[in-house]
Amino acid sequence: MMSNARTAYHIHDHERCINAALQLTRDICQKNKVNLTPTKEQVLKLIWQSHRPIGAYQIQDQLARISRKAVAPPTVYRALQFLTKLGLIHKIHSLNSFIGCPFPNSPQSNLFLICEKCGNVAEVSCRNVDYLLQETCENANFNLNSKNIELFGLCVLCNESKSTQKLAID
Amino acid sequence: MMSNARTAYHIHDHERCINAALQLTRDICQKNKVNLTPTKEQVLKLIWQSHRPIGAYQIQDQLARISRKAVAPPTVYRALQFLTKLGLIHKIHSLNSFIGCPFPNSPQSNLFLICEKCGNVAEVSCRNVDYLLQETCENANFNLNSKNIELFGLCVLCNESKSTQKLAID
DNA sequence: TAAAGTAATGTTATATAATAACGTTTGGAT
DNA sequence: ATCCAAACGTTATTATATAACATTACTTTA
Repeated sequence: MMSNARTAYHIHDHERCINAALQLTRDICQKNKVNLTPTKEQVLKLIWQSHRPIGAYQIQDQLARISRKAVAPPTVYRALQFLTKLGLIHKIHSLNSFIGCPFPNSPQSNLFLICEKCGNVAEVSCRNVDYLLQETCENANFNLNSKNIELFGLCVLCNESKSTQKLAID
Repeated sequence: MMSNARTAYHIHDHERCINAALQLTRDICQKNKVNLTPTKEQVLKLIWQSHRPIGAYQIQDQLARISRKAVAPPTVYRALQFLTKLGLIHKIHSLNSFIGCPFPNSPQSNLFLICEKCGNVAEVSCRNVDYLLQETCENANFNLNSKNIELFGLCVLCNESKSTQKLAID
């Protein structure tokens, strides 16, 4: 089972997350012989600025501020499509927003654990879940191709702060 | 395990689906002491006209045609919200559309099996999946509240027709 | 029955999310 | 130097969803 729940929901050196994502991204782009342009890399960085998913129009705003010029939606959506195709980011459909993938090379598909309080999202990749869903689909004679699994609840910190009245980190 | 995959993906007496849904809906509304108004019931019927999810603006169009007067989005969204709260319909987030729930009384949450070819969606409710996801979340110290599980693939019929070159039913 | 209250619906406007279509730039290949 | 193709820019439009407030219709109570 792969999971980034340990880091995503705790105080951590987030620079390492960003750097790891960038490195993986460069590798994957090279391997796929596609061109990671500055805009696309910047969009990836913006998405990776936290473990909370970010909307396309938030990205647009921030991209415009950083580049000091107007940015239109297609610019953003092109980058999003590019990154999505490579498995580097995921769209959280129920939130209309995007999150960086911590292990884009994983063969399994992923569960998203969405904290309803702090908004942080962890990704979990679990063979057993895959097997069981595969089996469940087979029982229904359904030929499974892909999954989008969004789970809502409270992360460790928010769950604790709920009971002890501590403040949630932001 | 509850599932409506048998009916949803096969030729069947769909009137029975509709009537069952209507009956359940009336019961549930009565039990919850809420008022199923004609508009809301009509929206439910429109959603249940097939096993394919339908978008809010499609509902708007059809509602306008049936009632022979203009219908604005809020009318539709109010009905959708009403029905959703009671668990009578679900939103398929990745498709921005809505589908009737075949077993709104089920305590489990549901998997949606979305056929990428014919567009029909079956709902499956499975204790084992629930347990495993619960367990997986516990491992990540995540306090699970609710789920949105959307699975994409090919239903029996479309899978067969793919290989035998038959036409998919519409 | 009139007045008041409340649930439902209507209306207008706007917010938010996503894409289509086409033009322009840019950086190699020939 | 010319051509080509990828990336990006630009404009417009489509699709999805909600906010805010007005109106209607039904109910219940004085």
